[in-house]
Amino acid sequence: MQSSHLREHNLSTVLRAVAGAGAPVSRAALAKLTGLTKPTVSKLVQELLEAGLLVEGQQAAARVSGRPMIPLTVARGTVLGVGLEVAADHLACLVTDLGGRVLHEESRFGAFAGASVDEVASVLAGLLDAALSPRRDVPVAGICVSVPGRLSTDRATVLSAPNLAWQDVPLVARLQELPAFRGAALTAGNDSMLAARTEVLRRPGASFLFLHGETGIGGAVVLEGRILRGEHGWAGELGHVTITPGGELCRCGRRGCLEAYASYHALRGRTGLPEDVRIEDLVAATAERLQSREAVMEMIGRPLGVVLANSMNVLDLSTVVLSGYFAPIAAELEPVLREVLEAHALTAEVGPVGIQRSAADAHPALTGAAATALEPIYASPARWIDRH
Amino acid sequence: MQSSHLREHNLSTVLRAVAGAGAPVSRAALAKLTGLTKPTVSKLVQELLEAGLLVEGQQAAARVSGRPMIPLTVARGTVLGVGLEVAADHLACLVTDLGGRVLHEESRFGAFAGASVDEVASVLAGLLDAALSPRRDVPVAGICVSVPGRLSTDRATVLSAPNLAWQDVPLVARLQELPAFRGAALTAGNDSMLAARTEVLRRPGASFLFLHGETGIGGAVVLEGRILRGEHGWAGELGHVTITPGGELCRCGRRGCLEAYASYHALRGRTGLPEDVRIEDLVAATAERLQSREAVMEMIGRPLGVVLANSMNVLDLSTVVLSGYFAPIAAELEPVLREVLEAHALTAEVGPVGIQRSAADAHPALTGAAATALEPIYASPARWIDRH
DNA sequence: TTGGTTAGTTACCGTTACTTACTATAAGAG
DNA sequence: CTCTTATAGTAAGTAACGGTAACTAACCAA
Repeated sequence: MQSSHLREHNLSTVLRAVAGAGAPVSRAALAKLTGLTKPTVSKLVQELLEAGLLVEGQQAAARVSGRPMIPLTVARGTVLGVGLEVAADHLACLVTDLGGRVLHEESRFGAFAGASVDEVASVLAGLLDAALSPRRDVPVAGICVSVPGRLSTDRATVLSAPNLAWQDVPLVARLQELPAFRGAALTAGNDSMLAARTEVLRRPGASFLFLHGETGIGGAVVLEGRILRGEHGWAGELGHVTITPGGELCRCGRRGCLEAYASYHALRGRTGLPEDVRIEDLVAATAERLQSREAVMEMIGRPLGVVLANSMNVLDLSTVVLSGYFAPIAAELEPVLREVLEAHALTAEVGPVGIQRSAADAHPALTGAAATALEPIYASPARWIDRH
Repeated sequence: MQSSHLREHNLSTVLRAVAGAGAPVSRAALAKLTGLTKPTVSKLVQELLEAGLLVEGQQAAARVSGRPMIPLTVARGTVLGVGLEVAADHLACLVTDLGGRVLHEESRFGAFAGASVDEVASVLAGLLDAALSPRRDVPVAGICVSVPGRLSTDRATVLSAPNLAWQDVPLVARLQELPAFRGAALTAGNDSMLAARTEVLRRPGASFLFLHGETGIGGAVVLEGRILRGEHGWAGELGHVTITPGGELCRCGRRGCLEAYASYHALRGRTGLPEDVRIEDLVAATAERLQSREAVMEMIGRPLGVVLANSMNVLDLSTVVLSGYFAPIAAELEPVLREVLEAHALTAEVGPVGIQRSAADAHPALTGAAATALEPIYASPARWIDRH
């Protein structure tokens, strides 16, 4: 490792510390947070200020004795991160600045299940143009597209996205052909993993199992604030964990997957309700069929609990976060989940299992996508500075 | 990060590169391996030579034209790593040098299931004394004790070790009271995780799921050569993944654990054979009962395969390594495992699932323990040098 | 002997962060 | 109003680190 890497590392540390602090911080506070010395922090901050990644605020009155601090914040509107989202019922675009503040958000609703890549790509290009045209002079760090399906290892091709009826679709290549995307750093990402990233923004450094309901069932494994990718980038695919070998046929072609039992998709299939029924109504309808809400929670919660407990045992985690359509029914689901987890999770031996609801966010995957687009700046600020 | 950390990091990189090379290497080769420049490598090597962590060999004849290299190897016999092993039927001690070469190995066989900590501790102290007394002048990097059970997060207390009938045993504290252990850097470790570490020595940087049979069933999760610890250090506990909710009672008190179906312990319980029967004989006896060897493999392989497939899906791994008593029957088990894995593992979509047998090692946990004891030197050579 | 090739060293340089000491600006005590 | 104390931030000099360029060392082949 070279000395220049040291600088890169420390710039990154300082930038992340400012972003993660929540409130404006002083150079002195950063020194304490990062373990670096005051003069070093001053120099690093200077560099980040000149690059426009940080800004100094007005010197506020000191609450305690001593010289008042010069508050530092992540820059507003000097760099943009763009998140795009592809879902069966909508496409969306979100533009944020480095601090995650929303500058622009637009959704286009419609039936995109079965739509061709080109249709989707052209709508996304339109959304992107509308978002960026009033901001032509502001550099874009990157663009990340959330996709409800499994991606190739290079994150360029959608291998399968059952909700969209997509298979082996070269999404990134198609987008890059369009003028709107020309020259941009473009990646795609799995919606569950991107939603997990949004959750990480709310719980920096935490470890948890993330369960995300979005028609099917997805998830993510978060270890100390880092989302596990795995060999192909498919880690956390909880929906295709086997519940019953040789059991019900799943959309993926396998048998006995969790998704075939405990997903919105599976419930809807049994009730025959329309495709866009709200999860609350779906649960209510199922409850009517089973003659009690508890029975619904049992039906969903038992298999879900076993999968969660088993995954938690393998990973040695003690917290699970429920997101997507599991969030609204999290409170009702909790008793069943807790019973199963207490019975099967090793972590129950040393303390209560954490069953938490995802921090509210209308479009977690979209937010996560924008954050992912900005990640290169946080990871290596010096490289970004050199190129601008 | 401070500049001294840079030196520490690079020293560590060079030391690991020499150790991992397998054969003696030149400074020039190290420069290529590590990405550092020749002068830098020379300086770092100089430091490691002076500390006695590396040694220069005889300048061998060059096989190609040019100046012959000065071969560098990890030092023999200047630093020691001690591994201890506690098992139901034996206690053992292994002393290696920094390169992992065995300098001393001794086992004491006996029935230690149900033995008190003090009994075990005093035998271990005897083994340790016998191992180290002829080497009083050589510094010991550390001592690591392998335990067949679950440890507390600080790795000092054995929370439960069913084979030993231990529960909440403060092993490390007890050992440290004995003069033999005075002043040594002492830790304990789970046997499966330590066995996995031995496997990592053979497959540097690999990712795999490690399944370890040792009376019960243990395991480990290895991600790019690093063993996942998890929140409490219990990651990879495959034996207590639930196969059948409400199923057979497991030794751990839960119901339906994999261990209750597919372990040596479970098989032995059904056949009524003595406690120390060889796995081969146990399988043969069970085969007689079921009237075919295939039936035995089905019985063990089905639940095992489902757990492996599910774990691999959550972690997105594509290789599983069979160790312990699963190693001798790996070839026979493979067809069943492969069938289940092909049916349920996502990774099967992009390539064959790797089912491998652990690289042969009589006492993998013991070897791993000694390697773990040496780890601090590899991780921060400068700190070691400063203190010696 | 000479040129080619690879290994390793030397001397010097630029970068990085640290140390020490300083200035700046406030609150509170007397 | 002044002095003390506390906190924020800066300036100048230093030490440590790795890189660069050019060198020497040791071998082979012709």
